[in-house]
Amino acid sequence: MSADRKSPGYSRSTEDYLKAIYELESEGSPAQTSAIAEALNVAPPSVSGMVKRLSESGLLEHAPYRGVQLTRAGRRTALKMVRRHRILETYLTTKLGYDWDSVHDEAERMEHAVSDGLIERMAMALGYPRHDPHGAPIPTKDGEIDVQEDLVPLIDVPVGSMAELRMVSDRDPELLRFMTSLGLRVGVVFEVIGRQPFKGPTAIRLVGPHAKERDQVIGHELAENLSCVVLEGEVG
Amino acid sequence: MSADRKSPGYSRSTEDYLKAIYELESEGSPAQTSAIAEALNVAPPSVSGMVKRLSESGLLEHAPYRGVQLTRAGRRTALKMVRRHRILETYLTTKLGYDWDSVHDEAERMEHAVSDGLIERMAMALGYPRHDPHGAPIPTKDGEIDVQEDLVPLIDVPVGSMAELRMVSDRDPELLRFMTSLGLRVGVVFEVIGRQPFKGPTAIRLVGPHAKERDQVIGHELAENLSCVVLEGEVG
DNA sequence: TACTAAATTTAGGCTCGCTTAACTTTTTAG
DNA sequence: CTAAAAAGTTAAGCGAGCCTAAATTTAGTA
Repeated sequence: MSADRKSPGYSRSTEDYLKAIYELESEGSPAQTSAIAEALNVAPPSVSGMVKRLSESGLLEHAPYRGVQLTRAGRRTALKMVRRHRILETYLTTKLGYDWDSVHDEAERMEHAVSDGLIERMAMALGYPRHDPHGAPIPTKDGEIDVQEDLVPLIDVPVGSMAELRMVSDRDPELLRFMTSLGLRVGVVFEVIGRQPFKGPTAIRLVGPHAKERDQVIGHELAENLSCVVLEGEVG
Repeated sequence: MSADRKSPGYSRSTEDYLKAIYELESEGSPAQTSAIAEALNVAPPSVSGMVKRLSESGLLEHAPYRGVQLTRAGRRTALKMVRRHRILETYLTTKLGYDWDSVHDEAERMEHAVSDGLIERMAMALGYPRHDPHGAPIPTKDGEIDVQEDLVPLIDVPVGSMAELRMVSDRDPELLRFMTSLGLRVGVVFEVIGRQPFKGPTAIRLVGPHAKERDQVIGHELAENLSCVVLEGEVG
């Protein structure tokens, strides 16, 4: 039955590099050495070395001094890691009572250890979810992922618009806890009622019986991190 | 809350060595280099090298040419790994539909990746089980483990006795699948109705509506691996 | 266009954990 | 009791992945 050899068997580091490069690429532009180094918390020369090995393995293309791009094979593995990460996060919150601010680190370690079969069993137990607890889309088993069109950061949602919070990075637990304390979670609908210039705060009014406070003031940095869809009102 | 740094942070190899040494020690006698090497599938000199590092870290005592013994600290970590392994196996079978023959490898990889907190959540979700799916006792969080007194291999259960199957190693999936096909699982009660000499088979009669066949013939090697309690009859 | 600052790569070196080959100690058999 | 076999250790070395320091390329600006 489950001939489930953890497949090609890339190293933990390889998997981390591919996932990080994928995530940098999806923010547009080829991934730069320094950006990869920062994402993985290693020194830039470590990246140069690893990039050489990865491109020799056919997982990415390296234009020296110019950055790297995943090959088809590299992207496939990267998306597998993204799928694992997001399924794991969803499983931990849904089935084991984790809060959304504490799943990232756990998933980050587990994603390298579990088999494809376990991920599929978890996905099945969850009813094949499309999004993780932070609203990020979960790639399918064959590496297809929803492109999240028309998602804009809250800082770019025009004053006067209605919007829905759709996604937030899973990387900063403090930010996520703070969001919880404001009653901000994925799916929340609100109106943008004001914004101060010079990186000032955005004021929003939550719709429905969501939080203790219907009106909230969102600082610039937080607002940058909240991906929303504009529901109505003049779109910026 | 969960200040859950995966604690002292030993390497995957260190954890494997400690667990393997613990398991060898619990079969009596100090663990020998060659036995460790075989358990971990490495060459003997690799063990000598690692043993030096581990004893320098205070995790074990090394009497050169004589074998090693875990220190208190080494045993604590080993028992933590055993707990992780067995909780994971129990979780995978109980909550995710794994068969008892396919959990070992998965748990073997995951035990190095999960946090203490996740293990405790799983244990809680399972109602703090005392035994894993193969009947092996699960150490508590503080490293206490039931000593399984009066467990004898089926080969030593006298003909004419009633006995209960209590434990089987999780290491051989084929053996476990074969047991399933015979209707043999932990908790099954049977009478030993015959045994041939010269490593011949043991015949047993299952009690209750357990298997298709009430009478089974168990080969020598399988019978060596089945740990039982004798319920009545002359004890060997 | 030339020069400096920033980004990147190369050079050299480290640790961990593994290997094989050679040597030493212990055990066992005659 | 000794010699051969078995078990264990030491020696030498490899690859992965990391580091710092030095050299190189690119980019930006005077």
